[in-house]
Amino acid sequence: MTLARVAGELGVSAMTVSNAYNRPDRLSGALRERVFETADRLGYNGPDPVGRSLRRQRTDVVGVLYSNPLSYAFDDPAAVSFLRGLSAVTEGADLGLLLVPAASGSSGGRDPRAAAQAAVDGFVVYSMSDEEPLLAAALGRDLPAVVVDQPFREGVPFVGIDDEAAAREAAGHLLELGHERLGVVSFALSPDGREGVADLGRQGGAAFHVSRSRLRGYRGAIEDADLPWPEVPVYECPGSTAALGHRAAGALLSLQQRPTAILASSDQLALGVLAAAEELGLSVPGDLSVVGFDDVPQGAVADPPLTTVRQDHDEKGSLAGRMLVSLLRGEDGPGPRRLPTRLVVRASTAPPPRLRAATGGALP
Amino acid sequence: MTLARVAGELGVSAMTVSNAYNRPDRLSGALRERVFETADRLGYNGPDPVGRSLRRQRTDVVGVLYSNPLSYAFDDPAAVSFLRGLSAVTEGADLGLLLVPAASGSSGGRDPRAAAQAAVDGFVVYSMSDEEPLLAAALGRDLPAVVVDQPFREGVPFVGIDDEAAAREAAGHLLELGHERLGVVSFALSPDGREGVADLGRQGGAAFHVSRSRLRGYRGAIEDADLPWPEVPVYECPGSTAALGHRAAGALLSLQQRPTAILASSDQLALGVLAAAEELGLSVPGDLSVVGFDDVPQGAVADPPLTTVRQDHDEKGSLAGRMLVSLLRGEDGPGPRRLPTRLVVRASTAPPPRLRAATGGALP
DNA sequence: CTGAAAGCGCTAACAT
DNA sequence: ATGTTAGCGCTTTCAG
Repeated sequence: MTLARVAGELGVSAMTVSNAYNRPDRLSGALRERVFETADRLGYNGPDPVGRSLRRQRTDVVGVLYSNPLSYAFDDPAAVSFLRGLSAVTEGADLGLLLVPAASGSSGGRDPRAAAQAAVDGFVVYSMSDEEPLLAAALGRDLPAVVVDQPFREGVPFVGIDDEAAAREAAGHLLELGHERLGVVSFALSPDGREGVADLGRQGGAAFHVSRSRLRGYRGAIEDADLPWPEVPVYECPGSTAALGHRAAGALLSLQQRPTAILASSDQLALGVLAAAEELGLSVPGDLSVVGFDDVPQGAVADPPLTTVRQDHDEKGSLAGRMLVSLLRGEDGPGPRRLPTRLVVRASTAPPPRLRAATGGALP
Repeated sequence: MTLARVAGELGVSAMTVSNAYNRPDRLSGALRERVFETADRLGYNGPDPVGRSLRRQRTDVVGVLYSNPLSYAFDDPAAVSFLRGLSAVTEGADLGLLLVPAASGSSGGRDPRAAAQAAVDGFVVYSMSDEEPLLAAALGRDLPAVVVDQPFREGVPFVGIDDEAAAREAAGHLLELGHERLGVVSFALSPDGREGVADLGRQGGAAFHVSRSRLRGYRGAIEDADLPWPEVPVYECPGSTAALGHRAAGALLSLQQRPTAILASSDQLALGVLAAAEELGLSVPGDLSVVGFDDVPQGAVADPPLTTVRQDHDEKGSLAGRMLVSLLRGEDGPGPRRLPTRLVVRASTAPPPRLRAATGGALP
């Protein structure tokens, strides 16, 4: 059933039917009623969205691009929180939110054709690596786009945090407590899915801006304390889940020189570290200190509650949404911005065992 | 930049360019290369998705309809889990997932026009009330649709659980422990946003199938135990959050006849009940037993761990996805189905105070 | 292997 | 207040 057939049935022009739906003011109320009545009778549901989009050159849909399979996003509390903030804004603006399917290819990256095939007015690019072909494909479409947690790209608005400074603060906290043997559990450095200890070369060549910056922050703080960065083991996880953090901690804690503290790139990973420590009979923070990143709710109620770097994912999503909406409307909106972070010290960090003994009980 | 202009530039027909993208086999490799090269040079990104959808009468997108503002879905662990299962299947089938924006109207329901305006090949209707105009609008479009957690509608495939039997089991557990004064914290009975104790009339007229069935299950078990259902206070919350559960418990626990056990329609609500009990200085399960519904991860690590009804939300989403995909492809797929549930007894339930005293210490 | 014709359903711009 | 014309960008069908 089409607009034209409803018009035919009624003996009016197609425009009149179209106007009944889109411009009530250009139509007598009576005729409008008759149009709807006829439409109802014929089972016409209003203008076809695709025809309308083609004609208006507008879909009223925002596309979300994610670096991993979509279902992973729903496993990550940080991503969920981001989507909540984003969806609140897009729904408020009456825009649909399209989760773009980009089945991962063999290279580990996601299928760049996905960007070309999405019927959207703009993109929110979330947590993607710098060289991902999908990112290039999306930006190449010359639609409004907002990039989240990425480095600045000429002309592309972005939202993020100062990852390097935040990481530096996290590491600084451990250093101040007196730790000298640190370990890092990082999420992916590149989309190739590799897991294991990453050498200096791989660290420097990291394609994920976020991972690279955090590593740089950890490194900066450690070198400022005159400790040798090359001796800090960096275990790379191809994702951000407790299971991967668990495995990483297993590897790090069985090293000859076992770290007394672990810096994790996310709370999910840190939660896995906590679980691994418990299994190994190590007490946290007695034998091992752990710092997370993100401040997701689960971290606050973990055992022990996690020291972490707080960032507001909800606000990140909301801000990205507001930026994109104003871009779509051609209005001025919020500009590129780095959101604040804050170190939240809870119970998963303490001085290293040696010092604690010295302070706690070993007086002359 | 359009397909036709690329064709013009190359001196071939539009069809040839179209085929380069869609039917590589109908084209010499050399020509195909030249087409892509020219496209690249002109900044053409491949066939426009909207034009293509209009012509093919297919969008390769599945729409998700939700009873509440979309952002609420991301607050509800059960919904998130459902979306994870669903998105894994749709992405596997190379379909986009469109979160349809249906800004809520004044009646509390959601805007039915949203369904008409979504450019999709089919719908997944999640957790919607029976009489929601949006539901009717969606089904009226005569697209393939799968309804989740809803009652059977002639010809519309559905996925759900046996809410009544599951609720009956939950209530039965409390009754077996010896509880005689129960209270219920239910989520919405109708989309009108009302909060407070619901009388029998409102209970019977509940527009949300899930709420109605669970109430019926609770009631059945209670009446089977020869206890008077009308004396069981049912507090209705217009959503499923810990904050609402907290408020509900506040009301229920300040009643003259304070319940010794509370049945909550979701773990989120139950978690709020736990918090309220703690604030009131009531020990759970010492002074108060609490049973949730859903078995979300937070329930298992709550203090005390929550007794609840387990259901597999992930599988629910996955099954709904598989049903819709096979419908879209015109293949046979899984049929309508009720997924299994199971009562998981943890530490939030115990015999009521009176009996515990009698059993515990007061022997002759 | 390549192309011509036709039309998917709609609405902007311009009449009347 | 209503109608006419044109064309958004693409691909199906059929012919070479």
